[in-house]
Amino acid sequence: MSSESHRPTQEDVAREAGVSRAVVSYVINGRSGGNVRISEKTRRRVLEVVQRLGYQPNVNARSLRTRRSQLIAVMVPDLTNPFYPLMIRGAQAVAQRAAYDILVYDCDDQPARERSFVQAMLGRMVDGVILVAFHLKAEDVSLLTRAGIEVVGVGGELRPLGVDVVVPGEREAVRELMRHLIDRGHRSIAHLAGPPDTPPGRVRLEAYRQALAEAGIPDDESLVRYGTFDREHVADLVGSLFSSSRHGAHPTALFAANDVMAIEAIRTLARLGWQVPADVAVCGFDNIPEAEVVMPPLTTVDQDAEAIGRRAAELLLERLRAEAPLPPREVKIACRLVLRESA
Amino acid sequence: MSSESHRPTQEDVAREAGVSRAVVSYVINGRSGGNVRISEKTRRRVLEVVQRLGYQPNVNARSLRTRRSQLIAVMVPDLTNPFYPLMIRGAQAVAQRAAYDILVYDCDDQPARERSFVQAMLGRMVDGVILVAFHLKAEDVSLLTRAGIEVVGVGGELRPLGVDVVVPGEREAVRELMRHLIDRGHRSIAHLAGPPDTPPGRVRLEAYRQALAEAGIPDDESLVRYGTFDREHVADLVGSLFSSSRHGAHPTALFAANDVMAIEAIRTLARLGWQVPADVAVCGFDNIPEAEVVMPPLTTVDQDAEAIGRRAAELLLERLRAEAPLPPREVKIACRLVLRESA
DNA sequence: TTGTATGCGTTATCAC
DNA sequence: GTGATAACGCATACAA
Repeated sequence: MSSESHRPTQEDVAREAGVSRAVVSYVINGRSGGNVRISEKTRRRVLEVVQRLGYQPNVNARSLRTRRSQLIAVMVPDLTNPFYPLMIRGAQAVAQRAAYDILVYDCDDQPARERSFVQAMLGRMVDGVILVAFHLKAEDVSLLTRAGIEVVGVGGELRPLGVDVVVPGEREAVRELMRHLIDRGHRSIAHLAGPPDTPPGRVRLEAYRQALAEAGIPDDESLVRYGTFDREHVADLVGSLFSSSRHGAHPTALFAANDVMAIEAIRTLARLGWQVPADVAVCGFDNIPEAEVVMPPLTTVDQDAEAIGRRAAELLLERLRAEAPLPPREVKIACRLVLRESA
Repeated sequence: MSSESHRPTQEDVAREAGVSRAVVSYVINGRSGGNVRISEKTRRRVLEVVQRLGYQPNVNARSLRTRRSQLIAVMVPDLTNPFYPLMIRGAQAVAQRAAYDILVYDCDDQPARERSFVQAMLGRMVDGVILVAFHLKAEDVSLLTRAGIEVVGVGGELRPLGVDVVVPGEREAVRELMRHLIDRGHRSIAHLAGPPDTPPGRVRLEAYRQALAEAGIPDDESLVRYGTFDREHVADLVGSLFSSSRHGAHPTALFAANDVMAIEAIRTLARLGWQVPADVAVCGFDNIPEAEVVMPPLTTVDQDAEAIGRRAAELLLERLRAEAPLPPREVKIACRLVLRESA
């Protein structure tokens, strides 16, 4: 029992084992290569002392020396969005195996934080970063890459910046969803779109239009309403699509750009006296927990956040292990259609 | 523009400013105390060079020297439980202001991970830890404290271990909830309990009993059913309480130990032909997102996870700043009754 | 008021 | 094979 909280160092181990500090370092790091060979007997003795003393390397000293912090930062727009905890879990599962710890930066939907967190990452000297950022400029990201920090982006926004990206197959998923509706006979399908100045809003709208075109259904701009990804305005928008005066010719299906809007739409429709899915089929996007509980349960799309996190971490680790610089890569993670009762 | 990614050091700043390295260090750290005073003129010049060169301290070197990593670890049982992201957000808000970064460890409900993460924290030499752990033994925690790592626990489990704890006012909240039911005339209130070997399960059951006693309602053990905090068995348990054969004298209210069980109970009751809240009032605990969406919306209890995270981080920072050891403290965070339509 | 010197614990380069 | 020894970048007691 050592006096005080004196954590044993390589020095202590070396003394106890009767070898030099360098030998301990070699044994610890399994430095079998090079012109240095440690005898099996010595190796064992050192390891035994390491055990006995409970020696643990000092990460700070190691980092100072190797310029590797064994730290990965994950920056997300909104930690309370259930997508991100899952993504983080996926990333952590991969990182943990390679002895990396995960630093979480939650922007809480405040754009200014993205930049200030970039500064924090720089200061913390993380080895790599998984970024989900909507407001970062190319120069912010290049701050990271120039500092030798590897960057992987999640979502298409960062693609133009020349970093690895992991993107969910949103287009394909919307296509599949629309096909499902069309197969069930729907021809008049409305869309509750997200803000067209956000990438997801734009992508989902485009994919919606494309799916209609593929099915030979003429584009009808009057079936599209623009919302804000939250509950606000949904009641009005749905009202304008399904006002009772239009009971004659109304859309028979509604595709909302996310589940929050879809759920609010279902409630609004119920208030207006429409049956879902009998009168109107409704589907969303994201597969949030509420989607399973709403009545009727919501047909939607699951992005497999965990897989996205895993792949992002894998790309990052590959880069961290790579000798030479790698070209920017793009990985697409397929979404999964979740068929429930609402459509 | 420096060649390569050579990050400027204090040495560079000193050379550029025509002073010694020590002066730079003093200026950076605002060492106004002690017997060292830096002239305002020098100070300004150094700061100017710092700006110009974009100097940022090397955290690893600093940590090696100061034995402070400026890192706080947060360990949670299950990151996909919406309670924890909120708690982390609260902790981060506080930590960020004091220049601490947050390391997240998600146990994914695997008890074994708790101990392995303790090892990770030890190795990472974090300054402090916020623990939400159900399976940690006293010796695991003392591993941390003996290493000089400050520990704050969330939930009552860690109280016996002599560390600071932040606990939600569950008892008071259950009492309030029960009072609400009793005030509305309910006398036969059933309880869907959690596993009695878990602290929350036990606490909520005890508080339920106590509330009945306070109201002078005789204890009726036949009104209590033990579940598992998830959907499993809920249908059977509710069935046994509200089988149609008992339509005569049935409980008029049901308090479930958490929202997941409460929501499943509502659905089961609907299937059995009971109206909520007309025939049976139902309430839960936790205020998960689904609680707002289920029909009827669920009356429940919100634990204010963000406040819990904030307070935990505050306690931690106080300890980290303290000169002398502090006695173990306990902070209770009041829960908030969320009255909706189900009760 | 400023500069010098030392050590924090590792890794890695050399001679031996 | 092994053992000194020099960085890594910073903070600080102490000398000037």
